[in-house]
Amino acid sequence: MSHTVGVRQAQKQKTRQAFLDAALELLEEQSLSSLGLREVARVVGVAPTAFYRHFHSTADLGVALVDEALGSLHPMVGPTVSAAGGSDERIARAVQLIEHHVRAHPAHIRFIARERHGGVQSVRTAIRDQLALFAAEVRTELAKDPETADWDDDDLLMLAHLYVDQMIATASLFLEGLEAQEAQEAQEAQEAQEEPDASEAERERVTQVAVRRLRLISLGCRHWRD
Amino acid sequence: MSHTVGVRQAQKQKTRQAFLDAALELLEEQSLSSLGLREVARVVGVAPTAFYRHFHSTADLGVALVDEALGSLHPMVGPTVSAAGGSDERIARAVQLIEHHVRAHPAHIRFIARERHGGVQSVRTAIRDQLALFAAEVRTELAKDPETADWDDDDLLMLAHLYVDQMIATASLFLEGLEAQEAQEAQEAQEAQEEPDASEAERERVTQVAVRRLRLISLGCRHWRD
DNA sequence: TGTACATCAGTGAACGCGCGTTCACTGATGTAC
DNA sequence: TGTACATCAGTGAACGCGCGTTCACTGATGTAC
Repeated sequence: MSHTVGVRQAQKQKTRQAFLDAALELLEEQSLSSLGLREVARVVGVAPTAFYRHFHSTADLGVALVDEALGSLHPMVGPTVSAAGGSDERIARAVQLIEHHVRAHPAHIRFIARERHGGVQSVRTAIRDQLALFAAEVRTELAKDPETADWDDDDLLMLAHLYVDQMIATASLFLEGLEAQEAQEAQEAQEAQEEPDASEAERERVTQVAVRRLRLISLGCRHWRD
Repeated sequence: MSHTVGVRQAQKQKTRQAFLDAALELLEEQSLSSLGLREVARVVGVAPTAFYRHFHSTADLGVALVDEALGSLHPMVGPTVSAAGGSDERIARAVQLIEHHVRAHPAHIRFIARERHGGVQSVRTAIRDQLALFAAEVRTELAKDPETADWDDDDLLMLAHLYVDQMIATASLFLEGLEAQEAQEAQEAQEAQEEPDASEAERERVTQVAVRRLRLISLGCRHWRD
């Protein structure tokens, strides 16, 4: 048999993943356009030249990160848009799913939000194309929804893009809350636990804002054809 | 008299402005976190060390750019939100004002969109604070509007932030169109004028999308209190 | 108005440092027979 | 199974370069009398 081919390839994949992870870590406090291959290799713990065995450049690595970050989001589209139940429950569920995803993959969300308008052309293009794919999927879901089933294709796509934008904006708000929470916890040493639920309150505030934004949009949909 | 004090100060202001302009130019194809003070000084045409007479660091320069870019936008808030006429005319007028501003200050718009979620903490904070000020102004305008006059303060602020986000998203779309147009014009040498109105059609498409988004939100507002 | 001194925006040399990229290499893994 | 050769992920030295920052400086502008 020939499936023993794997040992070398598996190790290579592992190193490649280590580069992606290290880059994502470093990108928490800088942009892709200032990320150096030497610093990434340093975090991974390999020689700088090993980088070239996996990527042409940091821009190339950035495109790979786009696939990783947005690929994991595709399974979420269906459940989020077409969740069962009345509108308010659907909205609450969608916001909850977004919050959960941000907690699970904060660095991915930060990367997409940052590089969507960032300084590296090829990465901006990759993100734009992936988000257009998302919007197309959302449109397909909306076409099944009784509320919007009879809309123009143009109008459906407009609404789908609006939802995608809202998803990113909401995720970004949750991320800010998460960062504020971490910053607060970093000061736990000198201070007694001053306000243990401050970040919980912030989390709730973001949830409420996101829910009301979606409710407003949903209301607009209901009267679009009036 | 003592208003002759100006010659030295005026020259200093001029150089400072040259630094801001040069930075904005360089930031068209990179992020602030990779901007070097030496390259900015090179574009200005002064010694690298002159930089320190005006800014502590490139992050400091970035905060100054935030003030310049968003300061020029404040006068637009009133006319945009409270334009006279029915809802559809108001929306058309607002989108037109945004497009005009993007054409007049493309680099400012790009800078704000890019650094809003960019890699430099102090600049992100400066932008967030300025946008919160905008939202507060928009809320004040909305409170005067018969459509939304009886809303909760929380709901008004939520709507105001939604409008500010839409303003930036729309400006960003117009900017992409502008860049595509420039990229096309850069190829004019070898090609005959293939499609002279392609970018005009794109401009129209962006306008239509922005108008419909705002119309949907406006519809939602009208039925918010149902 | 003229002179003598103070201020300070911009200079230019010098520094140590980390960068991206090249190249010939090593040695474990894979393949052919 | 054993041997001889090929592949190729990761190495480490070397390179030239631009970076941020320091420092003592210059000379036009500002001020005091």
